Amino acid sequence: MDRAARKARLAQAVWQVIRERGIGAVSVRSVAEEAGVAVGSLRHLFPTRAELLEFSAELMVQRARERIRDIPRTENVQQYALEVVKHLLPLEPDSRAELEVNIALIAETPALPKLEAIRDHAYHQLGEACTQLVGMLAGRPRDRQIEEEARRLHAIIDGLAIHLLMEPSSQDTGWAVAIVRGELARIAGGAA
Amino acid sequence: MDRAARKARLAQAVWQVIRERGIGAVSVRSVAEEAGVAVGSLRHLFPTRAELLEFSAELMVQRARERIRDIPRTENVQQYALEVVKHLLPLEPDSRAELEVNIALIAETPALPKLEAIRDHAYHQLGEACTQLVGMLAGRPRDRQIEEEARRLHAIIDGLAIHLLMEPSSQDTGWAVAIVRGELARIAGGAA
DNA sequence: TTTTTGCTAGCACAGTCATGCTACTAACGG
DNA sequence: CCGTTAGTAGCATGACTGTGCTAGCAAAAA
Repeated sequence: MDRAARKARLAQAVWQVIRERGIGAVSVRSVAEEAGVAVGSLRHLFPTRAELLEFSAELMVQRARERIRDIPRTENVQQYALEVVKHLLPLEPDSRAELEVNIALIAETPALPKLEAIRDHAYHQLGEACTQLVGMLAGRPRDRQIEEEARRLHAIIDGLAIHLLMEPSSQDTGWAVAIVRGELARIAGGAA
Repeated sequence: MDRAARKARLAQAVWQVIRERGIGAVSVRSVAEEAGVAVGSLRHLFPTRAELLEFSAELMVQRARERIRDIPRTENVQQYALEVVKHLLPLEPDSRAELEVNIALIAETPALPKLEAIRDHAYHQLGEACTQLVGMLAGRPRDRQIEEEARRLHAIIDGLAIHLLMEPSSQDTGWAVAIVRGELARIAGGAA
């Protein structure tokens, strides 16, 4: 049963519409057309518009989570951490699109309360990941200072992500990576 | 002529609708009702929906700019800088609403291209403000390192802003201010 | 074979949308 | 006094919306 695949295909059509015409243009009709199916077919998988958007949001989070999880661990902790953070920033067209969609969905939260839970979950997972990263870098178990450093790293990541999104995608992105690299080095050696 | 005041009143109705029901619920009808005027009256001030949203966005940016500009300069540079940053974070209901509206407007950019210019302008102004702040803190003219520090500060501010928005507004916000304070102190004394 | 099931397709309805348009009121300049 | 102007109000139109509903179609199950 490739039901899941068909649902994923429709979710991708949702993302496409959001990126091209904004969240306001997402309707069962526009998404069905983008995916090349009839409205009836779409509504067989997603009876309501809300379910369509919720699934799309969840799938996006899941994809990102898997992408991060599949990064191979290298012996050099700093390099591994840098690789993880690079996958959290919108450096590639894919991850860029992901963030655009993410922001659009956050903006629609007042109209779709279930999105709030999805976003909160993703947010806390990312926070947890930052804490573990900082713990690995500092080479000691979690304590109060590590948690503050993690919050700070988390903020830098999200801030840089937004700034990268503002710049045209063609622009140089080295400055952002440089900041991250410096931050990671500071965390790794900074406690001393 | 209180034409400007009436336009501002309508812009506030736009923000209200965005916060309560999401950007998707913003229509000439919903805004007019929220403001307690007839659709025809609204359309006398703003002939099209796009003009209404563009004005609302610009007014919001302008309000924020004025709020920052009116912060009194204290002799202690670090304290002044902290005060500025605190006004850039969604710590009060007003600034919180501002950020919510901001995100919603960014999300609608694909549908309203003019919003992109407004947002870019605000973004660069904030970047410039960060550079000046860092320059003041470091006590030396602008150079490459100062610009990198400024970018980092800018990222931390925007990242923290988002994180504060995620937490319920009632939550403790001291941790965010603590991070900012540490960052400012590091910049001021850190070059050594 | 007949029946059930998963899916596709689309019609119909009631509602909302932006916007063009006219009509009405009131203030102000001549 | 009249004409002009700004503002208020609302009607009409054509398009788009989500969703309930029926109907067809093909494969699997009975």
